[in-house]
This record gives sequence, structure tokens and C-alpha cells, in this order.
Amino acid sequence: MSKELAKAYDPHEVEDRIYHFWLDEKFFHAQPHPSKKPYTIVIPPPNVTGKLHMGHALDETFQDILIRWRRMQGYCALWLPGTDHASISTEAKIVEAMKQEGVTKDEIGRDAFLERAWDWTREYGGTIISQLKKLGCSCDWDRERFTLDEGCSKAVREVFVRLYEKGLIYRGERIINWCPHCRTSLSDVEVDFAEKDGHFWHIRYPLADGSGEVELATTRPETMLGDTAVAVHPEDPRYQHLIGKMLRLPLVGREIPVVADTYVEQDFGTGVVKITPAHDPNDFEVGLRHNLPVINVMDECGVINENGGEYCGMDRLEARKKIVKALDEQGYLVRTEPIQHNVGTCYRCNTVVEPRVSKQWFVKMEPLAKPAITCVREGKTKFIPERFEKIYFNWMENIKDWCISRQIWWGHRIPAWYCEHCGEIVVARENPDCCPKCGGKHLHQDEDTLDTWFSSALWPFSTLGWPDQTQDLEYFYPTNTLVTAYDIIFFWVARMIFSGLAHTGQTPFDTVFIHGIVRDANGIKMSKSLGNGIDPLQVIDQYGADALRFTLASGNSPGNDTRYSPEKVEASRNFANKIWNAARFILMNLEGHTVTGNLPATLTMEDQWIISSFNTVAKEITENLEKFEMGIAAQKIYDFLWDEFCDWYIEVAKIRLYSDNETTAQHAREVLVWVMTGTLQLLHPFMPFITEEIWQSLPHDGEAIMVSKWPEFQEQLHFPQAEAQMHQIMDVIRGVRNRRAEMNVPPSRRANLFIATSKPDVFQQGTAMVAKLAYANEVTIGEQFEMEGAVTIVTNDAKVYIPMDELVDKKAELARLNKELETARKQLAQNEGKLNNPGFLSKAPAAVVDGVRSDAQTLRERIAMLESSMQALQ
RNA sequence: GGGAGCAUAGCUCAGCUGGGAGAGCAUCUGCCUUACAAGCAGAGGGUCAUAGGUUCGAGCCCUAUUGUUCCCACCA
Repeated sequence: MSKELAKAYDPHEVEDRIYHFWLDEKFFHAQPHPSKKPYTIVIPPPNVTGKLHMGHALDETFQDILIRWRRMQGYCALWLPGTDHASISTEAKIVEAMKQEGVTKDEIGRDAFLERAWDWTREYGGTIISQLKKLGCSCDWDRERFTLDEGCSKAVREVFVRLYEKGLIYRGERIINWCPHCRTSLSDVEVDFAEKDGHFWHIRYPLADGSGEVELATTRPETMLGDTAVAVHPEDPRYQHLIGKMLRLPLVGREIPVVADTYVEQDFGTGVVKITPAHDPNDFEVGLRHNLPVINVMDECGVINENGGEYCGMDRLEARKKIVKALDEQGYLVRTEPIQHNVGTCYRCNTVVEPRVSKQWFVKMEPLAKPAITCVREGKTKFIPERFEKIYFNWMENIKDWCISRQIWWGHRIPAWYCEHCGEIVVARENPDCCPKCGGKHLHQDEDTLDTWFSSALWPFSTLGWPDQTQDLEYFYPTNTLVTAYDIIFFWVARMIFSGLAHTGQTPFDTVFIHGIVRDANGIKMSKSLGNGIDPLQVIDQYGADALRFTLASGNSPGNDTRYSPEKVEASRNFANKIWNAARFILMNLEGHTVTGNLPATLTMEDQWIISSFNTVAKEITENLEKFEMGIAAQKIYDFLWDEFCDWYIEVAKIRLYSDNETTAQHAREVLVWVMTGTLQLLHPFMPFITEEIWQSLPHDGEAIMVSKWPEFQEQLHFPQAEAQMHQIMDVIRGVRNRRAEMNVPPSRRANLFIATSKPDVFQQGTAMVAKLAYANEVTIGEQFEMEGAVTIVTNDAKVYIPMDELVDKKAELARLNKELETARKQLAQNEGKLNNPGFLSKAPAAVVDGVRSDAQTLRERIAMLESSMQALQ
């Protein structure tokens, strides 16, 4: 980089080169190190065939910030990357692709299908990994894992067998959520509920003996084919006479009983409920209590089966129409009422799910949930923000058994075999070749695979070698921070916690950092179906990865959603450009000089001020990062770099750089390099590419900024006096600029300044600064001046005169001074009010009281100066 | 039905354990001042949703209300 380089920063050329440099130097690789403390993050594994979206970009940015920061702090920082096989959605994509070719799963069979799936994974997998690299993620790629790889599969099987042996995994006929499109069962968390328009069909069911009828209502009339009872509340006076009687099911003709169950709400509808144990979770429970038969009327595609009589072979919705029509024609339909109701849909394909009884594998949750609750209660795992713990507890405390079997092929096949001879179920770590009970040779493995989340639940330790006691596991586990959005607390975070506790005896991470989701400029959640998603790769291409990262990290607070807008990225891009130009300026001024980057022995007031200010910022940013306040940290470094360093210090440093005094010029160069270097370090976790690129061009020790030492607060670099003095001078400069702007004086028109102050020594040091930045010819410092017809500016510490007779409009000047005077008086009155308040004096902390007192004094002096100025004018 | 978040400048949002309201963008004015016009210097703009309360002191804590977003449960 040299001064010939473009005025504007161009990330294209820089980012790939820098990333390869880091890779080549193996800076991302973490090796257990006896003298270093580990800091570990495991990545929430994105879908292997997925593409990077803004949600990922946000999540990975936070993780990379934390990892890079801890690495610079000297931790052995491991960010463990990998991908998830995403059973349902990947399988759906492959099935869809096969459909284009006119082939179905069943036609090609399981083995051929899995071969295709692996080909698919090899072809489309890896895209997301290369996209993470584009974003600058400093993952240890040597440790990249996949939930279906050998190690993860071993862990999955070990966990399944262990839980089975403990009796925590069982197989049974239960009512589960079924997606007719994906043709698989779903767990409770995989069902999304959505308000949909529907109908409430009121139907008459006649008594079998012809002595009357009951009216009930349903939203799913087709399920009546599987009705095996009708229920009323046991205390409902309207229906006492019906309890125990038999009804004749319309269209079907089956006789079904009227049962009494407290599940029925008397006030809802007619107070009569049809009971379909095979297709409704509540009805299933009622059925169990009353020993009702379970008649399944739907197959895995949502088509009415042979139990549906004449409706057999019809799709559920088609059957619904026909049934309503038939009921109407036969006089059973009372009326049809339009309603809005919550309907469960598949979280992958949005198809309306059908509750359905089938044989599935379940994890018994209660014994696993207990320690997971305790763990968070005791603070062994903390959620940030804390309020998410409530959500977690609420779910864990009301947890139901977890349906883990899926009727799809892409995933970990359930390690259970059935003996065809004696019916024994064998659950084993190694594939058995004969039945341990009867010795029979004919075993067939369960056709189902496991819920994707079963393997991701093990991710924090399966990726480190578990169940083997590896050195990695020993060193890096438990991990430190888990970073994710609030929408997968149930799917993933909760399950990792109980799995970690159950299988490793330790919580998998000490902190769960929860962030929000990315919305579009209108506040709508970005989604594929809405098409309002913005491709992070396009943004990177247009503005650079640093700009995108900074955009996502700033203006964002823990747990809250964030809106994406191009304007924000532009602002970040401009910030990158600002840094680039500051660096360009410094480098230009280093040419022909040897600069060490160490602080000179003697520091001027402005040097002390910027160093001290940097020192404080470094401390604050470290504290912010410790509290996961990435947004605040980003804002602080932005303000420091732009407002303090560029707008003030660089401008002021020019005085020495362009002077004839080589010694002071050299001092300025050293301080510029020192502060710039430190600032780049603070910024590095947020904007890794540009900071590395500039750092490499500046005088530096070490190989790379990404492995340099994080700046720490140093007491000997704290100069409060210089900071205060500098602010006094800045006040004067701002005051003069302000007045000149109001009077439309162009910068080219220089004027003489007279500064009356009780602190002449301070302003003496600042004359050159005032002259340069307040466009003055000559600056004269004194205790007092007799000036007539001059513009006056009053600050807290000085009164400045600008003799510009011809520009002075006495009336306007008086009005302005009077306005300032009123403001000052108002403020003083407020302060004095406090100082006259005994409650304030006795209860407020001393520091606050002192502050108010000294403010009052400053205001009194300011008022005096303003009054004398007005008098002089009059 | 249960629970949570949010409500601050025209817009998007910060504001940590209570101690004189901030940023970016937008608007207006003036500047190509040899790092940067993706820039510089300045300006305007806020009853911090409403009503009470606690406190010497409330954007911040408490209560209620309104609006809004979301989560959980689920209405047959």
C-alpha cells in the first residue's frame, strides 16, 4: 500500500488475498496448549446444501467477533465449524430433483437413494462453507465436521443405545404429528401453528334407538370416518340422559357410545365432541381413558384408507367436500359457520399436518429435563439476555416425550433390529448378525431414521471426539459460548443442554448468547417464501465483507431483532473508507522516515489526550465484549476513530508534521502509528480484512494483527488533565467555527483571535491548534482584552473576540448573547435548586454533588462573561 | 388462555447497575481546507406511548392503560 493507491478502499482485491494469507499461516487452527486457556465456540451447523442467508451472516459475525477477540487476548481459541445433514429438507430437495427426472424414491430403493443423497451433498455441500470464508470466519477448518460423518454417527449410535439401555428410549403406538407431504412424523416443535380460515360444520348424530339426536361441530368432518365415540361433560345437565347411550354414526353406520369426560368444555360449541382417537391428540387421550377403539382412516399421504369405506382413495380435502355434501343431502348437516382457527403446519413444507396414530420411537424426557433445569437455575449455563431462561424453563418444565423417528432415508438409521423368528428387538452399537435371544439369522433393521436434531443435540461433544476421551474433548469441552437466534432454543439449545448433561456429565457451554433475527427494511422477517431475503454474498460483493459485518454488529442489542437496509451498509462502507484514508494519510507521512510505533518519551497535550482517550476506549470496548454488547462496542470504536482520531487528532497532528521541527514531527508520526495500530486492533474482530491489510503496511511487530495482542488499559497512559485541557481548546474552536458559520464567513477569510482566559497557559499550548482549526491568522492569549465592535464567543473557560467590525450586526449579536445568557441562567437555576435541596445534599453521592457544584461555578463565570460582553456592545 | 419483547429526532435504532437525552440516515447552510465529496465545518429537529407511584432525582424502577411484534398452549 502506498499513497499512489486509490482514494477509495476496494475490498475485492484485499479480502481473498488476506483470507488466504491467514489460512496459509494456519492462524485459525487451535491446538491444545498447556499454558493457554481454551475458548471454544461450536458453530450452529448450517444445512449442508444450504446457502448463506442474512441470519447466518449475523450469527457467524457475532461468533467471529468473539473468537477473534479471545484469540487476541491470548486464549487458545477454537471455532469449530461443520454442517448438518438436515434430514427432512435435504431429502425433500432430492425428491424434488428426482421428480424432474420422473423417478420416485420407491422406484430406486433405499441404497440408490442414499447414493444420490451423498452425491447431492458432495455437489451442493460446501457452498455454504466457502461462503463462510467469504465472510471472514476464522473457523478451524482442519476440524470441520458433518453430522452424518463417521464420528458423529458413532456418537449418535452410542447415545441411542445408552438411552435405550436406561429405558429412556422406547417404541410405541402414539398419536404424533404427521406431514402428508414429507410423509414422515414430526416432533411437537416441528409443527408451526398458523391462523387459517376454516369452517365449523355443525352435524347431527342420531341416537341408535331413534329416540333423538345430538348436535356437535367439527372443523375436520372427514375424521368422522374414524369416530369411535362422542363425549360430553360429566356434569353437563343438558346431556345427562345421553351418557352411556349409543349413537349411529352418519354415513358410516357404526354404533358409537356417548362417554362422559371432563376434557369437554361445556361452554364451547354445543358441548358435545366427536371422538376420533386416531386423529386428534386430545381424542386419543379420551380414547385411552374410555378404552375406545382406534380407527386410523388415513394413510401416510393424507389419503383416506380402506377404513373409510366409499371414501377410500380420496385425498383428505376431497373426502371432506364429499362428506359435507353427503351429510347435507342426508339431512345431517345443521349449518356451516366460517371460523378462523389455528392449524398446525409442517415447519419444512408448510403442509397442514395430520395428527395420526402410528408406531414411533420416543425419548422419555422427564428424567433428562430435570438436570437441565437445575443446570440453568444454578447458573452453570447462563442465557444472555437472561429473559430467555424463562422461555427455556417454561418449555423444559412442561416437556413431553420426544418423537425421534422419521420415515425418511437421509439420516442416522435407527440402530434397532427385529428378529423375524422370535420378534425380539435388538438395539446395539454394532450391527448384529444373529438374534441374541433365539439365534435366528433373519434380522431386519428398523426402516426409520432419527430426527436431525437428535444428532445436532450432541454437536458440542460429538465434534470433539466423544464417546472417546480425546485430548480435544478434555481440553476444549465444555465449550464456552453458544451463539444463536432465539428461534431455535427448543430445537437445539435445550436439547444440547440435556444431552450434554446426560452423556458427558457437564453442561455443553457456560453461556448461551441469544440474538434476534434479521428483518428487511420494512420489518418483515426475511424468508425464502416471501422472497424478501437479501443475499449476503451480493452485499459482500458490492460493499465488502467488513462493511456487512460492521452493519450487522452495530445497532444491534442482545436478543433484539435487527433490520437490514442498504443505507446501513453504505454507512459501514463509508466507515471502511474513512479508515482506509486515515491510513493512507499516515503512510504518506511515514515515507522517508523510520518509525518504530513506540510512544515518544515526551508527549504533547494533544498526544496525551488522544492516547488517554484511546486507553479508555480500549477498556470500555473490552468490558462491552465481556458483556456481549457488540453493538455498543462497535459504536464506540466508530466514534473514536472517526470523531476523535480523524476529525481532531489527525488535523492537529498536521501542524507538527508540516513544521520544520523534525523532532516534533517524528513524535507526531510515532503517536499516529501507535494510536492507529491500537485502534485497528480494537476494530479487528469487527472488520478483520481492512484492519489486517492496513496493519501489515504499518510498522509492526509480529506476523498478523489477528494474532497480535489485544490492547489493555494501562494506568500510566491515563491523562485526565490533558483530556480536560484539550476539551477546553476544542470548545473554543467549535465556538469560533460556529459563529463564523452563522455569519457565513468562508474559511478562506482568516481573522485574528483574542482569547481572554484565566487559564492562559493551557491556551498558550493550543494557539497553533486554534489558529489552524478555527481559521485564524494570529491568536493572542491574555487575561483580559478591551474590545469594541468585535464578535464575541463565550465558552466555559474563555471569551474569544474576533474583530470583524464590518460583519458585526450589533442587534443580532445582542440577541444571540441574550439567548445564550438565558440558557445559562436556566441551567444555573436548576443546579442551584439542587444545591438548595437538603434531600439532595444529604442523599446524593458526593461525586454527584461535587459535579453539580462545579458546574454551577462554571455557569456563574460564563454568565459574568456573557453579561460583560453585552455591556460592552451596548 | 399463559408468557415475553418493543414504543426515544422525519426514518432505523443505541442509551450498561436511576445522577443534565445520543448515533447513522434524511433535511437545511457553507466549503473541492494538499487522507478522505463514500469527505469537511455548522444548523434545525425529541412532553423519551399515556396515567399514576417510588425517589433528593426517572427514558431507566413499580402499577395500570393503549398500540405493536413474538413465543407457548390450543378451542373440538
